Amino acid sequence: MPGECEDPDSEKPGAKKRTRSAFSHAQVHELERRFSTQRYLSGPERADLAGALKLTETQVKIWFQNRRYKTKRRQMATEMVVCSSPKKVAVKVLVRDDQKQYHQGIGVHIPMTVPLYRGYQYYPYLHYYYHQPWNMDNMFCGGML
Amino acid sequence: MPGECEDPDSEKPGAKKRTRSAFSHAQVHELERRFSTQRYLSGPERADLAGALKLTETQVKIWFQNRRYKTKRRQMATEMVVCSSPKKVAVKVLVRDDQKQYHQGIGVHIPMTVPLYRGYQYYPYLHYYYHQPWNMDNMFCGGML
DNA sequence: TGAAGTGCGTTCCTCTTGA
DNA sequence: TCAAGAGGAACGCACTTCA
Repeated sequence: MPGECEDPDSEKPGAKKRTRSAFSHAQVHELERRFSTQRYLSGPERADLAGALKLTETQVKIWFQNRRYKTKRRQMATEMVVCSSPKKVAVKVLVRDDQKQYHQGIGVHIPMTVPLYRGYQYYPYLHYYYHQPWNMDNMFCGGML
Repeated sequence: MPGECEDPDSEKPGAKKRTRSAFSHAQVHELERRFSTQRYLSGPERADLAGALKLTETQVKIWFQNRRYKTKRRQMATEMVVCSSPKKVAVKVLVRDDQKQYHQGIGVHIPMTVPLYRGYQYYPYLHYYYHQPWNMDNMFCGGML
């Protein structure tokens, strides 16, 4: 599927000018599909997706970052509208309705749309560290012999 | 239980000299107990623990950081010994045995002792973000009215 | 001895830019 | 329009320091 979508410049040492590099329809489609399920990717997940889409991990990371921000901004806008119209309505009710709406609209465990209503919005996500343990380059304990 | 363990200097503006501030036995005990269960704390967990022990969140964070490092260093030492004695034994076997040994010694799901044998050692942990959504200080949608 | 300091790497969020 | 740049915060690991 993502066969003919090549972007020549993607962090290779040969690239200089920093072109815009719009992603192909197929790439964006897959990214969107994934985003609808997960708002954050772990290291390995990101690597897999990047490999599958022929994008660099950084590109995937940034795409998700921008996507999150876009969603948030868009939501902020609607919030503004919602909040400005029914003045004087109890805030608590508003919040409840909204949250329910979103929750059933998206998924179950993932708080797709963060509350945004004050109160901490925490995004639990998995992090993966790729640190080499020490400068084990010579210490090893495996690999040779 | 952690009643009489007070440390006067813990990031309060009054503290100047930066004293050593050794933690009380009770505090260390609780920290150890927690560490035996979790190697990483999320934001809220850290806050709770810090509050319970009358330590700052930074102190708890650093304690866990140092504790992880200590464990790792200690393990490195034993690894060295283990690896140096049965020379010529297949590496794969060594690794397997070692991991099993540690796993049953500590817990189940948490890879208490990281492989350390090349190959990524990844620490999945929960992160929590406390960012205020925008400068919502005035935008709100709740709290007043 | 061990809490804290230092330095570097990486992700995240937020806002801006320019192709 | 949107990928990428840039600034700043927060953590993690790897050492080191010194009370």
